[in-house]
Amino acid sequence: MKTVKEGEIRRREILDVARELFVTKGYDHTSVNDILKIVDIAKGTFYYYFASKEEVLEAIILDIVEEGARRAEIIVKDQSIPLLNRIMMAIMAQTPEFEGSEEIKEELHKVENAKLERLYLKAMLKRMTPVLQEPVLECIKEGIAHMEYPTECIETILLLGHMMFDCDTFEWKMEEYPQKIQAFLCHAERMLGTKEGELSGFLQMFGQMP
Amino acid sequence: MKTVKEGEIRRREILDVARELFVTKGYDHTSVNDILKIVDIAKGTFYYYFASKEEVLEAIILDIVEEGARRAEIIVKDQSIPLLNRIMMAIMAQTPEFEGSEEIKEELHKVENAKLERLYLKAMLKRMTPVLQEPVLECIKEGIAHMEYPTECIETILLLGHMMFDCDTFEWKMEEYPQKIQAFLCHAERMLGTKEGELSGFLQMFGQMP
DNA sequence: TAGCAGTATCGACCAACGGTCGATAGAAGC
DNA sequence: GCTTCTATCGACCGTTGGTCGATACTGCTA
Repeated sequence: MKTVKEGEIRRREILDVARELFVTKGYDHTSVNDILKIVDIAKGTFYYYFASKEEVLEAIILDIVEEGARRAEIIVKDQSIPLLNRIMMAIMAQTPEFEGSEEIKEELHKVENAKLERLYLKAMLKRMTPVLQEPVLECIKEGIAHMEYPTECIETILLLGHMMFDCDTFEWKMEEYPQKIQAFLCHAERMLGTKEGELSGFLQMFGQMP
Repeated sequence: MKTVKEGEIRRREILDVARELFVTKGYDHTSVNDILKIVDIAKGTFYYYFASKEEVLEAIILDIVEEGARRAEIIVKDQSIPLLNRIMMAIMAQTPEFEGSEEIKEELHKVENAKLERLYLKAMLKRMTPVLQEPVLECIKEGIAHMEYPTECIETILLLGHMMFDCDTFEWKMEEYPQKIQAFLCHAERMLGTKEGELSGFLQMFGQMP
């Protein structure tokens, strides 16, 4: 039997199902057939919309990055929040965990997903660095922060935030997190060249961690 | 025809060939058959020594990490080098590029190798953090460095060094490198809490970069 | 030297995978 | 009712990672 749908809708269906599967089972361990079964289409249909399994992965990553960047852009524009806070909040808003289910949170960063991770990180850094450029420069102008390499500082803090809290790089235990977060904030302060302790209030923002 | 070799020798043969292939072609794009052809053994032999292709990958990563750690341990013990320099040299000695052919250097960090990368990073951090613990604590005692979170500082600088210079995370152009290295050194100084410019002499150590 | 035991080797075989392609059903326009 | 175009189908393909029973080689014992 054949059910016909408008192109963009089918595409989204495939993307949504694939995203769920890639994230929960891992990219490698999700077969095209797995996706096919759930979306309930034939192989030909899948390859009518995407040239390869990898192309689907790339499209999904662009989606995720774009969602994060949009959250960040809203935060950065919000004049009601102190400037430095906006920057840190925008960085933290990248953590895809902030929305979405708890299972995703747990499964997202296994070794199986290394490829997804890697592509995500590259795309996120590219997209986000310009977003944070302006507020950081303003921080410097206002004397809240002092640094010689603003672009690199943003890149570094974004990278650190991701590696430390999104990907379980260090395999920390639950009880180590408070200390690790404080260390992260301390390092961020030093790199940004803010007053000492300026960022310490962000500790609570992390809430309960993975 | 059947050529019999002692177990450990066969194992090493497989490991060496696999390492070369994984690094140049990528883990995903290297088939077990590729390895078989070069080592000139049958499939059964391969699976006699390793339970899976992935187990080979893990063994290779342990090798690479161990090599780096040994280089670091030698450097750290070398009293003829100033303390702070030893620390930075040990970190830089992790870059597998420092030895091995140029082709490897170019191919090592493509997206295809995300899995290798990811496993490497985790293992390297675990192995290297204790190695640097002692000299960093000594730095603090001697007043060369000032920090509240020495362990986390080591972890962070190791991570940054790897992500920035080993994996092409940011996709920098050739001409951007000097600036990026200076920024890295500046951030390391600030995190370690050394005198400003203390590490700037390391710029030249990076030599020509990928 | 004959026999034996243990180990290293072999390659045919398997299910599952990502991907291809020609056939065709359904909707839209004339 | 005919044509056109697009979305859909599923049989098929080569390759992959992995299994397994058969067997050749080695070193030991009698």
